Amino acid sequence: VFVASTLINMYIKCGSMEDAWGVFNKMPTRNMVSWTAMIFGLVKCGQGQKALELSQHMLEQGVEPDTFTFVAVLNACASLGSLEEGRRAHEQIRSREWMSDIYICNCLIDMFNKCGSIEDAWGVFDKMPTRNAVSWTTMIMGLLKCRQEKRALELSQQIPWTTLEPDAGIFAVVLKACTSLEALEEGKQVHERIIKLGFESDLLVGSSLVDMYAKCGTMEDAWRVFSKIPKHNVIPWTSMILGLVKSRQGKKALELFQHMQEQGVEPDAFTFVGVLNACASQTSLEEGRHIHEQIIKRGWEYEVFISSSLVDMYGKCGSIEEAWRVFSKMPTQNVISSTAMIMGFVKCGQGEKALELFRRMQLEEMEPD
RNA sequence: UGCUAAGACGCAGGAGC
Repeated sequence: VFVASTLINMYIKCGSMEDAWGVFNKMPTRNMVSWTAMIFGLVKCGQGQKALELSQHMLEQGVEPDTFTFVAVLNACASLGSLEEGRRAHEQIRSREWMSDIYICNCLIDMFNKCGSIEDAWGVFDKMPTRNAVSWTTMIMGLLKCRQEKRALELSQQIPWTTLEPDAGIFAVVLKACTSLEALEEGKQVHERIIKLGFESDLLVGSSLVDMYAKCGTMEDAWRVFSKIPKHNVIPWTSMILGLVKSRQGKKALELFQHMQEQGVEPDAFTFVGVLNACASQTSLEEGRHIHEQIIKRGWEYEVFISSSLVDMYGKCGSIEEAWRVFSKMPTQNVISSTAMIMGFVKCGQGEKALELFRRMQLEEMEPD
């Protein structure tokens, strides 16, 4: 049983659910670990419903679940966004008196967040006898996701730093809370703590700091942290590029993009959106076309965010024909791309076409905002 | 009483006005 359970786990980690099933089905006896491993596997490959069914099946077979099993079940509920299933699992957990388990509580908070019930999440968080870094991170993240930024920042300020073992994740989310309100002062205090605890050059924490400073418009601070991150990936580069655009330094943003590529860092879709913003802000049509070519080369022309940015860029650079060429070929147009297109028409004095597109938008039941 | 097999939670960058 131990060997088979390990095999199941290995197949799941390698992404082969079929092989895992093969082993599971051939097992003469299965224990809680083998069932739990399978439930996790189903959740990981997006089969939340099947995962719940399997856990039901497990109970029917008289196999007693443990806390690991319920972590898997809660993950399944979260992936389905099913508050009803989640509450049912919560009930079972209470009746088994597992509410003192920190993993269980953390998963409950995360599940309730993902099922859209921040108050259920709060109910769990508030009653926890002890909380760790994950508990705080998960709760603050939940508040941020449902746009309660102020509450998130207030909660961040209640973190018991002296008794908590911090990790990169908690710093990342606290900085995100500061960023969401452009609370630079609070952010700088967190930064001091980060330096004191030696997390500044951590990729995750450093990137969060760069992004915070970039969004708050203090590019000197962003630079300072950026240069201290030893192994940059594309994320902090993108934050820097967007920060420069936001601070009206589009030219520098384009230079930085150039520099990034010279360093052998591959841009991704996020980066291109930033770079297109830079071109738009500079109205540099030539540069924009050049970027467009690079996007085509990668086959990303019709990713929603990219197409909208292309439409916006061409519109702002006054090349309405090229804007239209991209817009008309978009697989799915939305309010944002349509608005960008309308603005383009307006900018070049084609008000009639703008109105025509507006009418067509409504015919296609696109809700204007 | 202790040790001994297998499965566990959260976290960084993006489009129009």
